[in-house]
Amino acid sequence: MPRITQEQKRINHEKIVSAAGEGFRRHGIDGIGLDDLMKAAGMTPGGFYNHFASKEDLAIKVLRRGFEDSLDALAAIRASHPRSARAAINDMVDGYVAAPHRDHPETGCASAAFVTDAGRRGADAQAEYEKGLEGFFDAIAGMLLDRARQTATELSPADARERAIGLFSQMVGALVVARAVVEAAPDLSDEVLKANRRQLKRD
Amino acid sequence: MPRITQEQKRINHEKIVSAAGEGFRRHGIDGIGLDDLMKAAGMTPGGFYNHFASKEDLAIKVLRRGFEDSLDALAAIRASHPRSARAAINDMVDGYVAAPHRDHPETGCASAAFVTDAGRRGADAQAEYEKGLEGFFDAIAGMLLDRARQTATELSPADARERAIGLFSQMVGALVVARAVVEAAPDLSDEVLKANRRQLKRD
DNA sequence: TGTACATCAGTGAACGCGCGTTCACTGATGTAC
DNA sequence: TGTACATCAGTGAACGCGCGTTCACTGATGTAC
Repeated sequence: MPRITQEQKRINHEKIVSAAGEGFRRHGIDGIGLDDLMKAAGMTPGGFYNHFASKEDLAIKVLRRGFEDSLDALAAIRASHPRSARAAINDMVDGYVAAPHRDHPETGCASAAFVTDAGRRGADAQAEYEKGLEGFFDAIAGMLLDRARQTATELSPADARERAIGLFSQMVGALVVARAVVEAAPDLSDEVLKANRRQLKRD
Repeated sequence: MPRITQEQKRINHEKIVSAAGEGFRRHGIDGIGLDDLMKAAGMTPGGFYNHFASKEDLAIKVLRRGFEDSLDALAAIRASHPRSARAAINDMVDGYVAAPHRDHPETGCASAAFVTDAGRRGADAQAEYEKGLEGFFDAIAGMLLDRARQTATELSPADARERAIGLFSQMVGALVVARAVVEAAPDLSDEVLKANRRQLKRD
């Protein structure tokens, strides 16, 4: 059967990144093996090293891809409310701090899924996480500045950034805490989401 | 050398729980093996099963112990400010959302250290996490109610609980996000802590 | 209080297993002429 | 355009390793008398 078209190789590469994106998010980077990942990508384990130098290399690429996707999604939310940054922010919060997002980590925010992994995983992974985090902070601060402008409220860029950091931290915290108890205590998990949504939209 | 005193067995049991508390927090439950844990506790691996039915059993006991310790610490903070719940809350935030806590996960909050592990680990671990979480929510809601009373502010128990949930979620989020980048971007990590501290004490 | 013996906590080697990684092999692709 | 061959992506078995767990063994403890 081999060898394969260059185009097919690119597609296979994507399949691995995609399967790893889901597997890593759901089970943790150490929680799923390359055999299972390659099987999910429709291939046998041996081919892995034609695409990546190591599992760690793949993990970092998954992190990068995850943040890119999230920032694209955030830009789309912003673009869908060109006149009202307030509506965009509310959409973001309602989509992020929500049961469907909680229940589908495999397609959800990389920042939340890998927040503990990144801390334990050393400087390369953290550097990738940092880039993504700065992207989030910039995008959210931009939305807060837009909202202030649209509502004729005073807000310095420094204050907007500080608020963006707090807002994003709370969104991540709400999501991961809700996930931590969802199987054993779904009602409490829902309550965590609801309480945080209300507070996040109040400010 | 064996056999050992009953008292010595109790002490050894404590040593394992304690070593696992640190090891699991630092490396994740799947990130450190029983051999290393038993070595850290000053014993050889074989003795482990005289104390625990499995690694999972130990993990759940570590979770329970961790939450007990945290709630004791919280009670101590409360008790140290008998006249001012505001001061107690500020102490809590300043101690939790802080560089020393960020830099020493091995002795820090179980809720933050295990938040992602619990979500991936099934109902038993989540049930233990839930109990601890309710303890936090109750304690913090109590502090908010005390503060409201002391400052003659209206606050219903339901609103206090909602605020407690949001406050705790943000504290956890701030800490885990700060940890996620501390090696690669210590300045950004500090900024995350500071921004969240300020917002948490504003409300 | 003293003796005889059953108990059982800790030892350290061994078990099977799944992991990340390597490798000889295959055969269609891509290229040189 | 057609032919000859080097390339290399995927296969699947194998590697060494560390994991969670088991077990025969040891010998001091705890107990029965």
